[in-house]
Amino acid sequence: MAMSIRLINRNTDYAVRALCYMARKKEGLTSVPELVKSLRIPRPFLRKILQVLHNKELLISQKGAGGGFKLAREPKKISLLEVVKVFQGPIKLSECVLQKEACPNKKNCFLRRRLGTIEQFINIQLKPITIEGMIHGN
Amino acid sequence: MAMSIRLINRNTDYAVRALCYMARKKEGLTSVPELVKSLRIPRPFLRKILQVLHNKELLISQKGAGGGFKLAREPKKISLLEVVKVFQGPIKLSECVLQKEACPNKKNCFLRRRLGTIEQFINIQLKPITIEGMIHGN
DNA sequence: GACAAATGATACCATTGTGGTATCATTATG
DNA sequence: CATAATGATACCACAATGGTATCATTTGTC
Repeated sequence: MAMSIRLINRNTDYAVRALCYMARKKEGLTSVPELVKSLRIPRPFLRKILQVLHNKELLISQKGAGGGFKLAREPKKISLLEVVKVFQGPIKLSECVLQKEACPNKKNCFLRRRLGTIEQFINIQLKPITIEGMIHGN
Repeated sequence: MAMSIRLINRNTDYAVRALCYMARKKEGLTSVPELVKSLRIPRPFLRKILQVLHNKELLISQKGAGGGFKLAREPKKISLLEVVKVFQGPIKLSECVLQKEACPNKKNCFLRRRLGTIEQFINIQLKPITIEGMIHGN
């Protein structure tokens, strides 16, 4: 019945893998067919993901024969948090469930403060995780 | 486009409010009509929520005219975490996105460890929050 | 220049989770 | 027995997620 809460979805996961692949490669372009073969991600889905990464300026693309993608920045300058944000929006736990509607306790909501603390912690934990870090496992 | 991550959904939110209402009342049964008037939650939806709380043994119910619900335990022994679990399942961030499918890094996945830490933190933060605490704002 | 190989853009689709409604059965009180 | 309540359950609408398909555009190579 009830799903468990997830911080990383498929989009993000696939995106990170693709980014890691390119980071490991270090030089040159990586095409979709190459990624599909290595990462076993459904081709059209991967394409869409890479396009998003391109639009968000995490990847540089080259069209045409022999084209492909490469990282727009050094791997150590691409954070997991950034990728999460691209595909899942910012991590905002403390937003009241009732967004527009009036919350009884308004500002000094106890729970809200706790959620704020958690939110902060998550950001602190995720911030230092970069693509560089991930391919070296630290 | 991308939604932001939420730790508390409407079910949980409504449930907590209903529980708080009953906790404040201290004695006697609370009927759905009464709750509807006070909490402005859609009636049939609230009923469903209360039934779930009853099935999960957080509420005691009495059928028939003059019936209603009351807390099955003292407010200080009902934790927010428990309510969250009822409606949203356990907080398991570290479950790999690819559940059955093979994860490249398997056990010693760096990200997984971080998520585990976050998961632990969330649980620690939420655990001491009880209905009792919420109605007194601490 | 033609063709092939690649990305760009976009529209679509299926499944699932969330939020919500409706209905009928059952039980208890007066 | 009527009424007021919960129990159970089935249903529905919308949105997010995961995934597919198609056509346009660009670029390298022969």
